[in-house]
Amino acid sequence: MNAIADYIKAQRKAAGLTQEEFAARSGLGLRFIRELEQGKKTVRLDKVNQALAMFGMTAIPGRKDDE
Amino acid sequence: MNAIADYIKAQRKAAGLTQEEFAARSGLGLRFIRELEQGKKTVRLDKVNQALAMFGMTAIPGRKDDE
DNA sequence: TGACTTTAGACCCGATAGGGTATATAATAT
DNA sequence: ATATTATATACCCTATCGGGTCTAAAGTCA
Repeated sequence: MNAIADYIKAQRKAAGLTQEEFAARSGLGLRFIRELEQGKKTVRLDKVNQALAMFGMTAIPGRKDDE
Repeated sequence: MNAIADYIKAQRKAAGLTQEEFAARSGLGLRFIRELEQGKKTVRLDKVNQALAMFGMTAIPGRKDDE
Protein backbone atom coordinates (compact mmCIF):
# COMPACT_ATOMS: atom_id res chain seq x y z
CA MET A 1 0.00 0.00 0.00
CA ASN A 2 2.99 2.33 0.33
CA ALA A 3 4.16 2.66 -3.24
CA ILE A 4 7.36 4.55 -2.53
CA ALA A 5 8.53 2.43 0.37
CA ASP A 6 7.81 -0.76 -1.53
CA TYR A 7 9.50 0.51 -4.65
CA ILE A 8 12.71 1.49 -2.87
CA LYS A 9 12.90 -1.77 -1.01
CA ALA A 10 12.28 -3.89 -4.09
CA GLN A 11 14.71 -1.98 -6.26
CA ARG A 12 17.41 -1.96 -3.64
CA LYS A 13 17.14 -5.70 -3.25
CA ALA A 14 17.02 -6.19 -7.00
CA ALA A 15 20.28 -4.26 -7.15
CA GLY A 16 21.72 -6.58 -4.55
CA LEU A 17 22.39 -3.85 -2.03
CA THR A 18 22.01 -3.91 1.72
CA GLN A 19 20.36 -0.96 3.44
CA GLU A 20 23.79 0.07 4.62
CA GLU A 21 25.29 0.01 1.12
CA PHE A 22 22.33 1.83 -0.29
CA ALA A 23 22.54 4.48 2.42
CA ALA A 24 26.22 5.02 1.69
CA ARG A 25 25.78 5.20 -2.08
CA SER A 26 22.79 7.51 -1.93
CA GLY A 27 24.37 9.78 0.64
CA LEU A 28 21.48 9.21 3.01
CA GLY A 29 21.57 8.04 6.60
CA LEU A 30 21.07 4.38 7.35
CA ARG A 31 18.34 5.15 9.83
CA PHE A 32 16.49 7.15 7.24
CA ILE A 33 16.59 4.30 4.72
CA ARG A 34 15.19 1.95 7.34
CA GLU A 35 12.36 4.27 8.28
CA LEU A 36 11.63 4.98 4.63
CA GLU A 37 11.37 1.30 3.74
CA GLN A 38 9.19 0.74 6.78
CA GLY A 39 6.75 3.27 5.40
CA LYS A 40 7.28 6.14 7.79
CA LYS A 41 4.87 8.84 6.71
CA THR A 42 6.63 11.94 7.93
CA VAL A 43 9.86 11.66 5.98
CA ARG A 44 11.12 14.66 4.10
CA LEU A 45 10.36 14.75 0.40
CA ASP A 46 13.84 15.81 -0.66
CA LYS A 47 15.32 12.76 1.05
CA VAL A 48 12.72 10.52 -0.56
CA ASN A 49 13.62 11.96 -3.95
CA GLN A 50 17.30 11.50 -3.22
CA ALA A 51 16.62 7.81 -2.67
CA LEU A 52 14.36 7.49 -5.73
CA ALA A 53 16.98 9.24 -7.86
CA MET A 54 19.23 6.21 -7.40
CA PHE A 55 16.87 4.46 -9.81
CA GLY A 56 16.16 7.39 -12.08
CA MET A 57 12.86 8.05 -10.37
CA THR A 58 11.20 10.87 -8.47
CA ALA A 59 7.97 11.37 -6.56
CA ILE A 60 5.02 12.29 -8.75
CA PRO A 61 1.26 12.41 -8.17
CA GLY A 62 -0.55 9.15 -8.87
CA ARG A 63 -4.05 7.81 -8.33
CA LYS A 64 -4.53 6.72 -4.77
CA ASP A 65 -6.63 3.66 -5.57
CA ASP A 66 -4.16 2.34 -8.09
CA GLU A 67 -2.63 -0.74 -6.62
CA MET B 1 9.75 20.44 -13.62
CA ASN B 2 8.18 19.92 -10.18
CA ALA B 3 5.36 17.53 -10.89
CA ILE B 4 3.76 17.64 -7.48
CA ALA B 5 3.88 21.40 -7.02
CA ASP B 6 2.53 21.97 -10.50
CA TYR B 7 -0.20 19.42 -10.06
CA ILE B 8 -1.45 20.87 -6.78
CA LYS B 9 -1.44 24.38 -8.12
CA ALA B 10 -3.23 23.46 -11.33
CA GLN B 11 -5.86 21.35 -9.62
CA ARG B 12 -6.48 23.90 -6.93
CA LYS B 13 -7.07 26.57 -9.51
CA ALA B 14 -9.20 24.24 -11.59
CA ALA B 15 -11.34 23.74 -8.49
CA GLY B 16 -11.64 27.52 -8.18
CA LEU B 17 -10.00 27.65 -4.77
CA THR B 18 -7.59 30.19 -3.36
CA GLN B 19 -4.56 28.98 -1.43
CA GLU B 20 -6.32 30.08 1.71
CA GLU B 21 -9.47 28.09 0.96
CA PHE B 22 -7.45 25.08 -0.05
CA ALA B 23 -5.41 25.28 3.14
CA ALA B 24 -8.57 25.41 5.23
CA ARG B 25 -10.27 22.54 3.42
CA SER B 26 -7.24 20.29 3.45
CA GLY B 27 -6.44 21.02 7.07
CA LEU B 28 -2.99 22.27 6.11
CA GLY B 29 -1.38 25.58 6.95
CA LEU B 30 -1.53 28.40 4.46
CA ARG B 31 2.21 28.88 4.59
CA PHE B 32 2.76 25.24 3.81
CA ILE B 33 0.50 25.37 0.75
CA ARG B 34 2.44 28.37 -0.51
CA GLU B 35 5.79 26.72 -0.06
CA LEU B 36 4.52 23.51 -1.59
CA GLU B 37 3.23 25.24 -4.72
CA GLN B 38 6.49 27.15 -4.97
CA GLY B 39 8.30 23.86 -5.18
CA LYS B 40 9.99 23.77 -1.80
CA LYS B 41 12.00 20.56 -1.76
CA THR B 42 12.13 19.83 1.94
CA VAL B 43 8.43 19.57 2.70
CA ARG B 44 7.18 16.62 4.68
CA LEU B 45 5.77 13.77 2.64
CA ASP B 46 2.74 13.26 4.85
CA LYS B 47 1.69 16.87 4.29
CA VAL B 48 2.25 16.52 0.56
CA ASN B 49 0.04 13.44 0.56
CA GLN B 50 -2.56 15.25 2.61
CA ALA B 51 -2.71 17.88 -0.11
CA LEU B 52 -2.74 15.36 -2.95
CA ALA B 53 -5.51 13.41 -1.22
CA MET B 54 -7.82 16.35 -1.88
CA PHE B 55 -7.79 15.19 -5.50
CA GLY B 56 -7.71 11.46 -4.84
CA MET B 57 -3.99 11.33 -5.45
CA THR B 58 -0.88 10.34 -3.56
CA ALA B 59 2.86 10.47 -4.15
CA ILE B 60 4.21 7.53 -6.13
CA PRO B 61 7.52 6.84 -7.90
CA GLY B 62 7.66 8.03 -11.50
CA ARG B 63 10.34 8.31 -14.13
CA LYS B 64 12.42 11.41 -13.61
CA ASP B 65 12.79 12.30 -17.28
CA ASP B 66 9.08 12.07 -17.94
CA GLU B 67 7.79 15.51 -18.51
C1' DT C 1 -6.09 55.99 -11.13
C1' DG C 2 -7.24 53.49 -6.84
C1' DA C 3 -9.72 49.54 -4.12
C1' DC C 4 -9.50 44.77 -3.61
C1' DT C 5 -7.84 40.07 -3.83
C1' DT C 6 -4.34 36.80 -4.12
C1' DT C 7 0.22 35.41 -3.58
C1' DA C 8 4.92 35.92 -1.81
C1' DG C 9 8.21 37.04 1.72
C1' DA C 10 10.06 37.52 6.70
C1' DC C 11 9.88 36.72 11.77
C1' DC C 12 9.50 33.80 16.06
C1' DC C 13 8.67 29.44 18.26
C1' DG C 14 7.42 24.59 19.40
C1' DA C 15 7.69 20.07 17.62
C1' DT C 16 10.15 16.70 15.24
C1' DA C 17 13.03 14.66 11.36
C1' DG C 18 17.41 12.80 10.49
C1' DG C 19 22.13 11.61 11.78
C1' DG C 20 25.13 9.01 14.72
C1' DT C 21 25.57 5.40 17.72
C1' DA C 22 24.56 1.36 20.38
C1' DT C 23 21.80 -2.56 21.23
C1' DA C 24 18.39 -6.16 19.99
C1' DT C 25 16.17 -9.14 17.08
C1' DA C 26 15.85 -11.84 12.78
C1' DA C 27 17.63 -14.21 9.12
C1' DT C 28 21.26 -17.04 6.81
C1' DA C 29 24.91 -19.99 6.65
C1' DT C 30 28.58 -23.07 8.37
C1' DA D 1 24.65 -24.68 18.04
C1' DT D 2 26.98 -20.47 16.71
C1' DA D 3 29.11 -17.14 13.74
C1' DT D 4 27.87 -13.77 10.44
C1' DT D 5 24.96 -10.65 8.33
C1' DA D 6 20.80 -7.88 7.89
C1' DT D 7 17.23 -5.45 9.78
C1' DA D 8 14.74 -3.22 13.65
C1' DT D 9 14.48 -0.35 17.78
C1' DA D 10 16.05 3.22 21.26
C1' DC D 11 18.76 7.25 22.89
C1' DC D 12 20.68 11.99 22.35
C1' DC D 13 21.52 16.07 19.65
C1' DT D 14 21.22 19.59 16.09
C1' DA D 15 18.83 21.50 12.27
C1' DT D 16 14.71 22.76 10.43
C1' DC D 17 9.81 22.17 9.18
C1' DG D 18 5.28 23.97 9.74
C1' DG D 19 2.04 27.09 12.02
C1' DG D 20 0.73 31.69 13.13
C1' DT D 21 1.21 36.33 12.13
C1' DC D 22 2.49 40.45 9.77
C1' DT D 23 4.11 43.01 5.75
C1' DA D 24 4.96 43.50 0.84
C1' DA D 25 4.34 42.59 -3.77
C1' DA D 26 1.68 41.21 -7.69
C1' DG D 27 -2.55 40.65 -10.04
C1' DT D 28 -7.45 41.99 -11.08
C1' DC D 29 -11.11 44.95 -12.04
C1' DA D 30 -13.99 49.18 -11.30
